[in-house]
Amino acid sequence: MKLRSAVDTHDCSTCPVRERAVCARCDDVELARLNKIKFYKTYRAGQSIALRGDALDVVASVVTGTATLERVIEDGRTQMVGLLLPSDFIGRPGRETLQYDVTAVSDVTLCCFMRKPFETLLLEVPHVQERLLQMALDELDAARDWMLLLGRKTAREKIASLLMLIAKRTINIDGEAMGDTPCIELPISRETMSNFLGLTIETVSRQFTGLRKDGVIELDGNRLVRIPDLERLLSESGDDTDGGMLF
Amino acid sequence: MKLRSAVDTHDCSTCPVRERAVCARCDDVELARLNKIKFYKTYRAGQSIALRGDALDVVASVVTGTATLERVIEDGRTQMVGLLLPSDFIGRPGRETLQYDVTAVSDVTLCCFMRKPFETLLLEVPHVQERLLQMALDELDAARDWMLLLGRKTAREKIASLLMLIAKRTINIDGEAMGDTPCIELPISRETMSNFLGLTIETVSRQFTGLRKDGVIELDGNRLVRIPDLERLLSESGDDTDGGMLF
DNA sequence: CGACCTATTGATACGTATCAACCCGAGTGG
DNA sequence: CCACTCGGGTTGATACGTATCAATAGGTCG
Repeated sequence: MKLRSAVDTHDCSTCPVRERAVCARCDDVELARLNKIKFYKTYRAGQSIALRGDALDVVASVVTGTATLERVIEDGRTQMVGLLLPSDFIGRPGRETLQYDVTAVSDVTLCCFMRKPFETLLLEVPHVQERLLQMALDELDAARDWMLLLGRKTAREKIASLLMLIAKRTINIDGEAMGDTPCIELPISRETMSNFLGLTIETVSRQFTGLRKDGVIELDGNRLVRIPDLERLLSESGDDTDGGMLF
Repeated sequence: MKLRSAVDTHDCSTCPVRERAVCARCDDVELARLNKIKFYKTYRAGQSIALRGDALDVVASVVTGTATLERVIEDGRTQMVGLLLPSDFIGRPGRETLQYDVTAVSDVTLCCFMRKPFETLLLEVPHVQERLLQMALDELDAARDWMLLLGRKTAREKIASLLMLIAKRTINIDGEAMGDTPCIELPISRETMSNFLGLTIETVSRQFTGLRKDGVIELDGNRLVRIPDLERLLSESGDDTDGGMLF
């Protein structure tokens, strides 16, 4: 696997998340300051990026790939508390140790900043702080929506919600790909899903077959899902049909 | 009931949350700017402060009292997604409508700011933005810890976790009240607890009796709980015995 | 080919929800 | 003063949903 081809120039002008990461609103001068304290780092799929309790020496933006944030109890119970996609931020200024386990689920490239200099920079470059605040508030909304899912939704609704979540992003990316039946590729395994949704892997599997038998979705292998009727799926998700996006 | 006695002077120097709210790091000049766009508002226990979908014309700090943030599905299922205590912030800059229902559970006093001027001020007064970022990140951590509780903990662990959460705050406030058995007063009803924990009111009740029969807690009326052995309660909560505070 | 990993399916156990009855203290009004 | 109601809380019987344990299927890789 070639990991570095996309981003190994370390050049912000070709960065795929330039418009959405913490640096989104920076001008050239501010970018230059960030450049002085940054470096890239890559991780293989499945590799641990950091563990709960680790010293938080760096903070980082996800440039490519997908990572997860999870809490684990001693007896093995695991709850995913965040899904980190390109442009998402890892770590928090003002904290010494990490609160969660961070794991790469696909190959991941991070744009890392030394924490201490980054904190100083935050105070002097308001554009970064401004963006970080927006991102934190967005994540807070997402976390709260997820609390509703975890606390009050049935297994079937949870699966439908997850599919809608992925569908919204994927289909938006495809732009005007309407007309043909929307098809999404699941970026995560059944086990990851179960940890995300607060279910067991068996229940996830059963709900997939249930939705398939009821004609809500069509399965093509383990990772490809076709959705003949998005409205139908939405109504299965238990969410209000109006606003209320999940992420 | 007298609502206004504590804070009706509108004077920041006597404000009970001056040290912890969004204005915590402001100097006198910055405070004066905030003062121009602020006003107080009070709500009665049980009263709705705002509903999901309402236009977000103001943002606010809780000065006194307790409020809840919750999401409700059409069929009535309710999940509390935040508990708002004095100094906590309501609303978010950059968003037009409210995402959650906000309800006063006790009498509540808010220090309100017009949203638009507040957003402008945010860009020009970095101390406010800095503080708001810290608060948002703290709430994000709290929300994520709560996700673990909702997704993976048993009913008994949920109740124990909630009691520990309240105990940590109350007992800290009492300072060095060690020696006598710690006693906490529940600020919320069984129903509110059930919405907080993703349970039904009956299950909450049963777990209370279960913990009582096992000697983990002692009940004195509906709201007073004595905790003879904090370590014991902690071990029932399913949390790591080390760091990992819930709020 | 066998080894292994992920996913599916089945049988059963267990925990929590649901529905219903009852309790209790606080108001309220006769 | 007592009867009544009302809201919050507890307790009980039962239903239902998801977890658990176990077996099987399909794919990939050595």
